[in-house]
Amino acid sequence: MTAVAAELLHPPIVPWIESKNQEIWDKALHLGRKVVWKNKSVVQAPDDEVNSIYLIRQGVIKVAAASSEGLQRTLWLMGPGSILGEASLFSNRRNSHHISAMEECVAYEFSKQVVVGEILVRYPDLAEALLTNLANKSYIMSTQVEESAFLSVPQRLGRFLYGLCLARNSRHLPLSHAVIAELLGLHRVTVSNTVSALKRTGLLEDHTHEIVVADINALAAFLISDESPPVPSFRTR
DNA sequence: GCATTAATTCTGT
DNA sequence: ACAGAATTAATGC
Repeated sequence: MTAVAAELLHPPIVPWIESKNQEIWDKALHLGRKVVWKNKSVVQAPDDEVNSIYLIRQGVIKVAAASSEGLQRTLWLMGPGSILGEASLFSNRRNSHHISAMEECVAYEFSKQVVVGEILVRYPDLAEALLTNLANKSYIMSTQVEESAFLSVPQRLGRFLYGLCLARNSRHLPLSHAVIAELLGLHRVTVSNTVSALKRTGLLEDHTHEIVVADINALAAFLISDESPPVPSFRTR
């Protein structure tokens, strides 16, 4: 049966960082300061100084590389339980990304002083959470390079959707094609076409404005089948 | 608070 | 690039 497929396929790494057990931070929240970001507001701009990290508790933010011409390539999305700014803080660099809120967000800001003097010293589990977060970012970037180099578009999209389903424990993914395209470095139309193709094969259900995976195990089976794309009627450049 | 209308965003070709 | 659908924001009552 298809249940076997899920066992053969390692959970894909997806450019979306989220942590299920953000309660571990509860004991340290008093060391931080609560901040709220409005939908679409800019959290950090390139060249901003970073003197603190942020624990995201609600909402989703987008971290993107931006060219001087205004082009954007999303690097990853961050949801509740993820940590922003630790990379630049520990590398003593200015922020280099364009970071913005995709919805109303609540976060807690911890100063560098608090991180180094309190969190790292007193809370080993939080220190580990920081490392996990950093490691995730590292794997996300290498995985994206690998997949864009070696996999077909349907495979890349499929892995993304599959990984997201596993990470979020849901077959329903409220993402627009445009957001997915920016995340995977694809053209928006390519995503639309591929989504349609996957719908035709029955792997995705036919809803608009949200992507619904019909059968997660069937998707896993498709991903390991390593066959040519289900609908080779279009090509990506 | 509720119903319309105007704007903006999303999809599918 | 465009058209139609779907969302969301704005306005008037």
